[in-house]
Amino acid sequence: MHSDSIKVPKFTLKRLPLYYRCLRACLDRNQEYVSSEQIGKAAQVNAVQVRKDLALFGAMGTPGVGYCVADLKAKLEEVLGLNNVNEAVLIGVGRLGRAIIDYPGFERYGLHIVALFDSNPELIGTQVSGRPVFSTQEILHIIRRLQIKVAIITVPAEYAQSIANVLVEAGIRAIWNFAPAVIEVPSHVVLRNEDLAAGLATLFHYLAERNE
Amino acid sequence: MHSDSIKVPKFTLKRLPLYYRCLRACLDRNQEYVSSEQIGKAAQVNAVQVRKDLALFGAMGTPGVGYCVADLKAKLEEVLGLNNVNEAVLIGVGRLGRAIIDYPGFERYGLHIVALFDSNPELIGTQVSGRPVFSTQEILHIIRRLQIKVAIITVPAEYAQSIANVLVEAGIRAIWNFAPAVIEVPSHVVLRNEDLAAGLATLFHYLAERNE
DNA sequence: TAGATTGTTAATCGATTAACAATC
DNA sequence: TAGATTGTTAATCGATTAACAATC
Repeated sequence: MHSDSIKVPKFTLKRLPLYYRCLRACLDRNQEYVSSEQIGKAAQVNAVQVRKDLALFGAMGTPGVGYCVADLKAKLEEVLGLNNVNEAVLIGVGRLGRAIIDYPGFERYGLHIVALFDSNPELIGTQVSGRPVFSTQEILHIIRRLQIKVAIITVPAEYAQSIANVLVEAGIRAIWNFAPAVIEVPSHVVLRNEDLAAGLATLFHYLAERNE
Repeated sequence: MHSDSIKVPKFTLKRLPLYYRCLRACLDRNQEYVSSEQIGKAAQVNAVQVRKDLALFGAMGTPGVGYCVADLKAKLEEVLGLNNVNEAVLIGVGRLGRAIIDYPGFERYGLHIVALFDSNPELIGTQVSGRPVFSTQEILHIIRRLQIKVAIITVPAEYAQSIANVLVEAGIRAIWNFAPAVIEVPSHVVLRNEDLAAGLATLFHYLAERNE
């Protein structure tokens, strides 16, 4: 049931969420049509690039007018798979974990976090933002029973790899690692190592450039 | 005093932090030498790519042996400017803000968050993780006095743009926006719109691909 | 019609990969 | 010496930009 007959290039895929955000903002303003120029400005991308990206899955723009916001938004939701629900678990209910649980946008992207895990006895058995917290001892058992395929790691760096190992054993197919540590998994598991600090390098670089 | 005689390509710059992370891990294991193969595996990048990236700023590898971990780490710190201290403020002391204040790695990257701002009267005047919280009313005044150039936005989406406007007025030169909203700033200000949910699109895409 | 903006082709640019000699 | 791994050149690949006719 995947609408993946369309092969979306890697870089286009990274830009689409930015376009989507812009469309949501347009809708909030009751704007009916939007130009590639405007989308590009919001996404910090060239307008031609925007049109080309959109053309990949049957662009529906009107010359002289632009794109119908509602139509384009619906189309993007389809391509990005925002209508598919993916259940996920999150391991590590610290500050970062809590921030992610409540980050507005994850739910919107179809990511339902259904269970949390932590090693802190004070948290186990409680609810955080409406989700039950289980012991990390139970990861294997619970994930297998619930047949969850996506996991988010927000534990301290030193535990990230061993948690990942357990997750893989439990049958997890995709891991999103926010812990500030490099982890490795077997090739059949999709891994995304998110490094929040990495963006800093880019930011500082451009800042230094502007000051020259 | 910028060592920017070396022009680092955009994509290389994005990979360097990942290499750096790997080097730190090697050092923790007391590993003396590391191969481009190993770095590449950790960073999910081709080994040739790694060597080419490193060669850009005078590679120091030894054929048949690899790179000296300590030397390479020091070199990367120089290129990434991790030794320069950048003072910053953070606006929005919610879950996300707190997570970022304490995220291990920001300090390591030379980002010192020196002041916080929030509109919640209960927080104003208190300290969070050792930083004073000021009223958002005082942004203009305080940033100008402290001559801060970098700001991190972690307020709810609907306030992001108006906060950004004030920051620009206060003389901020670089904005790192974690609020789930697109914001726009004058061209003399460096802007990075971070979309935590954007990574999800990539993750789901690969996941769907594997399942075909 | 005139102005705006799209869709697309061709040209450019830069990133990635392949191949291999050089070196420890 | 044999094996491992680097550094670099050349070839490929894909992304970005420029140009412009087509369309509303």
